[in-house]
Amino acid sequence: MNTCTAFPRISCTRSIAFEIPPAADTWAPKSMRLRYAVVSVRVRMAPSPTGLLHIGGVRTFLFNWLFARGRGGECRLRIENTDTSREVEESVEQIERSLRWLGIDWDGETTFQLDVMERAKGEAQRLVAEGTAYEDEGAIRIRMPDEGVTGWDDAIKGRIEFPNEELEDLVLVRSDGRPTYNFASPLEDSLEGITHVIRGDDHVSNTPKQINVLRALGAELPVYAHVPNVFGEDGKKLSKRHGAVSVDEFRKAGYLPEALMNFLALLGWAPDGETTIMSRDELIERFSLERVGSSPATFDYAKLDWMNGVYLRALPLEEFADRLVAYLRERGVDWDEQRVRAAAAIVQEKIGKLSEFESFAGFLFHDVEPDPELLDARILEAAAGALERVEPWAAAEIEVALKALCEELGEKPRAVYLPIRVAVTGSRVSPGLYESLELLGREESLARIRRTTA
RNA sequence: GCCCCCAUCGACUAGCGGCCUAGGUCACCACCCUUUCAAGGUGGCAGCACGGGUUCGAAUCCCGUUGGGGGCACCA
Repeated sequence: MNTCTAFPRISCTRSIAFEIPPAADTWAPKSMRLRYAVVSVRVRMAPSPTGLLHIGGVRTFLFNWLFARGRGGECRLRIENTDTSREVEESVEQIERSLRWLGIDWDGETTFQLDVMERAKGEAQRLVAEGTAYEDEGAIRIRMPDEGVTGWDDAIKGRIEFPNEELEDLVLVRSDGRPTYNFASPLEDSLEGITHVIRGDDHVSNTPKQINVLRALGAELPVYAHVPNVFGEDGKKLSKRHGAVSVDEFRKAGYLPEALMNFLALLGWAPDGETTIMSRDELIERFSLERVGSSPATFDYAKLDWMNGVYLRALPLEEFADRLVAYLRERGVDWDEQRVRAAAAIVQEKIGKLSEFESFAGFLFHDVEPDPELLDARILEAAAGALERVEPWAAAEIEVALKALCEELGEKPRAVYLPIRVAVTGSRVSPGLYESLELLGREESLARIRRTTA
């Protein structure tokens, strides 16, 4: 246990990691440039354990993580809980699972705001003894300055100042003895030696309060960086109405974690005006707070879909198949694995999300119900005849046979292929016809075609 | 109501006083390729919220207006 230099009066479990070479972090508001000499970096992700992890919050965590990882710093996970119910426990597991799935990790054990409860009470008592805080109907309040301004140089938004007359004497400890968020949170930041508090925009108005708490405590101030909100398409807060909002939902919807991470990173941040597809390592390497924009961003599901498709197509076939198998298993689909792997090859170019596999290749795993309107008995009978003679039963040979059939019938390929496709796959949209037929097998293919003409 | 923040194509953004008749990506439209749908290729549509300044020169700096968001708890 050594004494934290950043917090002389309170000893903390570990000092800031000085072994890491000093790095200079520049912050540049529109009008001026300041330079922070940062010895090392320690950030924290601080979700509330309220159900599923919201994508807006995840984006904030991602910025924390990218920032820390990009400069050899530490990234901690702290749960801002005020109770320890069963729900909280489950919620924490959920949060950790979501973060891991996305590829965001953290250093050390997950901590809890509640851990600091006793410490907070003691500190509050000390402030009362010092006269900077006082008791009020059983609660402890801190005296806020009522003249001048409290301000800071936000690493994203630039200089922000609040008139002190707006600040009320904040409750530090409730009459039931529990510390409030605006006391526990900065206290814990301080105890942990957090150097950069990177959090949502909605905390801007808490910052002057917390700065004053920290000052009263005699603690050093962290650098604050407030990242703008993420909205839904209607400019309102992102909610279920807009589609998937929790990490879990994106996972279920068949998005790849690396695609989601790439997309999220680009919401409010851009390395330049050109680059869009970036690997995890590249994101880490290029991320900087100074390039985080200060205006809110809208979550564009269409762009995410596009990006996910880019990642899906870029996967080596075998890995694509692995992901598909894992995804289907998770979803409780018990289709034959070997067949899924075989089908993977013919759908990779076609789907934008793993979830689309089921509708795209489902015909290989279960019977279909073709729309009679789209069938054509004359063509299907002829097709059955032609396919019967194909030898061997492989895509290339099937192609030759079907092209010959078009000649024979004097029809355009699209006129001939549509009914066959519908009869066999049950849909007008499917993987390539020749490959689909090959995979389905001669017997089943012919059976499906004949059934429609019977 | 008070305080704080924000403002470039429909969306994400580049732009830090001249390189901008504003660039990239998604979406959209057209064409090409093609067995469908995609993917891919080519081209196109589309934007500096408004009004005042400052300056030889403003998307870029300043002020105001309007619009949007956040906050004003013994919630986090």
